[in-house]
Amino acid sequence: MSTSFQNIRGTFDILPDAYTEGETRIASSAEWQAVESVIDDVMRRYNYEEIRTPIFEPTELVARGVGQNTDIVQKEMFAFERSDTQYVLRPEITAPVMRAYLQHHLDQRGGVQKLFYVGPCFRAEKPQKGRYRQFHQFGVEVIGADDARADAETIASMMAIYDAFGIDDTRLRINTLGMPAARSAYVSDLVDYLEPYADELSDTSRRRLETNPLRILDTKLDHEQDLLRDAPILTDYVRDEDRAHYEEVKGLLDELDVAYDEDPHLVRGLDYYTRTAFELESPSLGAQSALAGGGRYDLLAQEIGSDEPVPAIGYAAGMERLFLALDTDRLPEPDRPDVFLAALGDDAARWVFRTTQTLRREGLHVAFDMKGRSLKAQMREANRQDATYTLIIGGNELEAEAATVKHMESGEQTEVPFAELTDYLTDRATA
RNA sequence: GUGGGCAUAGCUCAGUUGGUUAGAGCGCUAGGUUGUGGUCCUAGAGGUCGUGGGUUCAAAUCCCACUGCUCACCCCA
Repeated sequence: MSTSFQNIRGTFDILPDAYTEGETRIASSAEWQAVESVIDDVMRRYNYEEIRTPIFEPTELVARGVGQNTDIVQKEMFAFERSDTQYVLRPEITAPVMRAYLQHHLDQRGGVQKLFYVGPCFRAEKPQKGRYRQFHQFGVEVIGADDARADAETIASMMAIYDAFGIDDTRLRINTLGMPAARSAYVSDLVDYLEPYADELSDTSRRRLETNPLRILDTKLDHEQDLLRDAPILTDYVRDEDRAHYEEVKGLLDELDVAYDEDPHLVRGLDYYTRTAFELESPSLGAQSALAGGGRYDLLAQEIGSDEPVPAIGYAAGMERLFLALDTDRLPEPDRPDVFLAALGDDAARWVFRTTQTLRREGLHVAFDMKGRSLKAQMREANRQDATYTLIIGGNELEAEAATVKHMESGEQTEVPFAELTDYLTDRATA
């Protein structure tokens, strides 16, 4: 069996069993479910409610939300046109959530809206380890609060997810980016500072001097880090009130026992971020070391058409990167059949087929063979599926109206009258 | 977009200086048990050796091109 088709570059299939793709293990569908259910549980404890938005949006929303001059908008959008309207597969979920918040007047529900999401995003980057063209993000958006407690709780909830998976070799970095005015004043001073050293900068850093000076702060080259030691510091340009807010956030994180490193060089890639910014990284991920990142985006609502400011903070995290950092042995075992029904002969096969339905209506996980195979093959199948019990039904059992019930692990067999079968199995299966 | 690496069975991989019918382990199917799985034994199915071209009496093996995958740069989750 084969086909000339294959999944599109940078995407992957999630199969019943895990498999490897390059250096990456693609988790099984059961593992994805298990991970999502842990995420759900943490979100519930932190009192977030789920929101689901479409996977495509008007290009304009993304361009305005994420920022016209970001890499995402300039070269990574999966865009298409239909009936003179421009669409994109969403590259992130914050702008869509804010769009939904404004569109449906969620502020009218009262209080602060604490939302979370899990779903696919699309970016036309060249794939590599931990980076896909269709990838999955989960995240939260807290909309309608500028209180520092919103910042601290958001960060704490993010850490709680990784705690729940026992991922502790991480580093949380935080910073404040201030408002755009502070940032642009800072950027121009930073460029002024660095330009005399242009000759000492790497090619990419010299290019960034034009395109994205803030990113130079992120450099991994030691001699560039040395250069930056005496560079102006963003925090010095930030308004007093923003700095005070930042101080408050740090104090609250301390109160919640959330450990962090202050990093005045931390910047974020999307335009909508203001004030608090943070990023969680893990050394176990390879080149794509960011597990999650987020921050405040108090200007986004107005950017996409709100007539009044809406303070908000959130983060986005990569599911694929979570899996890279994860020890899958810690995930719960997948569900297996309570009972496998094996049949000998046509009459028995008919009885088995009918009985699957009765047992399933009682809530049992029931498997059987539909290829008319030998009893031996059916037993093998029951074993492979790791069924707890196997029923053996042949002429003898039909005549006696009692099933042979085999407990697979112990190998013990007993006769159970058809009339008592449901009780017998439900008692033991749910135990 | 720019570089490096890789491409042989469903999976993981052998395959000698180019040489006859391309192999192993695992997995799959079946038999060893006229009605019994896991261990064991036996057998079987499954490959146009990524594609196209070239060199040669002869190519999985050498050369070229292409495609795909992968890792890294860039960027980000």
